[in-house]
Amino acid sequence: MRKDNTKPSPDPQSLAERIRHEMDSFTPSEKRAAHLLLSHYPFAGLDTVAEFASRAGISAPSVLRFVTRLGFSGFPEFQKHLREELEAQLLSPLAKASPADKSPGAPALAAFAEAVIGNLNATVENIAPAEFDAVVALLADPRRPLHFTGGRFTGALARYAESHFRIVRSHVDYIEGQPALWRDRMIEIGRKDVIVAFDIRRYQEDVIALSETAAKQGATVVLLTDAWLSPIARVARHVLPAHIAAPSNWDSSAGLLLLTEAMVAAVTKHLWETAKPRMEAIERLRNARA
Amino acid sequence: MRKDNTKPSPDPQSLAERIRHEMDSFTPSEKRAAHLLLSHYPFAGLDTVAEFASRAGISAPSVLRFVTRLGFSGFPEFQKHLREELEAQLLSPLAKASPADKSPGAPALAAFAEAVIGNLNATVENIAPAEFDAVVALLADPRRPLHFTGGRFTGALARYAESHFRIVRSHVDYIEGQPALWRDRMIEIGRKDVIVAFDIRRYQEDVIALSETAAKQGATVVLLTDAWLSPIARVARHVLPAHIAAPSNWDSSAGLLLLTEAMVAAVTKHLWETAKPRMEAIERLRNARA
DNA sequence: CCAAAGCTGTATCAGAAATTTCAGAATAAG
DNA sequence: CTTATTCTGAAATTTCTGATACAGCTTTGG
Repeated sequence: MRKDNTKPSPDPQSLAERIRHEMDSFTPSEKRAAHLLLSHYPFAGLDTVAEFASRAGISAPSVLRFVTRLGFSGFPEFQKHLREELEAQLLSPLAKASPADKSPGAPALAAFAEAVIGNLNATVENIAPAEFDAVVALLADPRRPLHFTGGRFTGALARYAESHFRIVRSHVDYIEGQPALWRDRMIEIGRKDVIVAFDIRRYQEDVIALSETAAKQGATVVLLTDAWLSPIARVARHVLPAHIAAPSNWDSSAGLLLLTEAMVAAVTKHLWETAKPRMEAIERLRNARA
Repeated sequence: MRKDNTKPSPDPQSLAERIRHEMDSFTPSEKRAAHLLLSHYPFAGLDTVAEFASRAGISAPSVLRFVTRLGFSGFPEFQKHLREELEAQLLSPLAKASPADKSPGAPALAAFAEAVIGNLNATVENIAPAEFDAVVALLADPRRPLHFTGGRFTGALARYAESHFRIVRSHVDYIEGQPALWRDRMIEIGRKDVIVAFDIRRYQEDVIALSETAAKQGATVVLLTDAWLSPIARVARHVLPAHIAAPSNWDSSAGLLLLTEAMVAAVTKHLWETAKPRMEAIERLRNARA
């Protein structure tokens, strides 16, 4: 009772679902292949044909017939599909759905905190001390103007950094990510300037463009990013990666904030001789205004 | 608390982290390979050598040299490692709750992180679960417009919150702290509106004024503040205090960020039915632009 | 500015992997 | 019980991938 594979099947759904759906129409050995694949989906399919066949307890040709039956032209194409499906699911925040699981309220907060703390530990452990020190020394050099920038979400962190550094030293500003807003300012950027860019995954084109342009002008680029590294890393002189995984559809920026605050603290200490009178003066100005 | 800094850490960590550590010692083409791999980790490594080389803009032999340099006997072994790592990571998303044993060389950063982590724990312990839940329910009510605001430094956090909530639901905005900028908008604020104010010590006059005015108009005020409580607490319906002490001249906002992110996560989950299509639509718009 | 060392790509090869062939085994029908 | 049909796996075949040798190029050090 072989069915002709009339279904062109535009196939927005997962391959796994389709296999489950068509399970009835499979031959015995095809079923063994299907069960193996579904039981370790999709990793079982990423091995070689021989390995897959052996683990399923069938022969290689049966595996080939199986993937052909699913509509693929060959095993490599089948594997490619699995990889792409996996990548899409892993990268898209939408796919991290995780519907109904956790109990509400405080446990959620506590679980979230636990994950964030894990991130902070991992972040600290993976920062090269020399790299951190070098960045601090760079940011503490009063002759080098500092420019902070960031993306959709990380822009807020860049602002946070800027608002602190602004108190401690001079020549500090924030650059909006949109190219129209910074294009003409680039003429001012040169060897002595330092760009501090915040960029995490879903890396943002305009921030990348800004950093690359600045680097081309000779500026020193410092990058705060996630553990997978923004493309900006290619042009960055210093890279500080943070762990950002969280039990949520969103990533956590706590690691980036930690690094930012630690930098602020270290630079403040470093520049204390000049920072102290400066901070006092700012204080006086604020009070005078009120 | 035993620390063992003698070992260069055989291989408990992710390959990605090791690559990042050794990045400096790579040759130019090895760096291109490394960057490609890290930017699409680990999927870029699951293709064939030729594909990988082409995407990295280098030759196949360079890729081979790269994986050899990482300590693998060949490309297949390298791929096998990636698959196993991926599978392990996918099966236990939060398996990385590693206990803290601090890195040897960065005492400043490590000490800072320790203090921040202490703050986070203290923050979580001192939040009344019911209060957190109530805030989440409030922020997840689509009929209630949300307005975020904050002070000199906390303004960045308010922006961070706003940029996330804006994705998840509608009627979300950010209000600048300066009275001149919000005075006339207050006419619009009424019983149904929710003000989420960020304010920590050196409590800022204009944020206080804004919150009091809004409260007088009948708006519901949610306050994120430090453990000593901003004066806004007097008019706030809900107060979420965070610990902010840090070994620095500055306070740490990590606790506030934690609360913010936890709120975003909880509200996203709460509104998932409507948030999902909304996020997908936003995604489409963003892609369309490019 | 020159020489040595190191890096990188082209061309090539060996080997492994996927695929096809075909004969035998299992199954179902008559 | 026989026969037709389908299914399956061993072995042969083909394709393609990963690996290597070598020569040109770039960078580094004197």
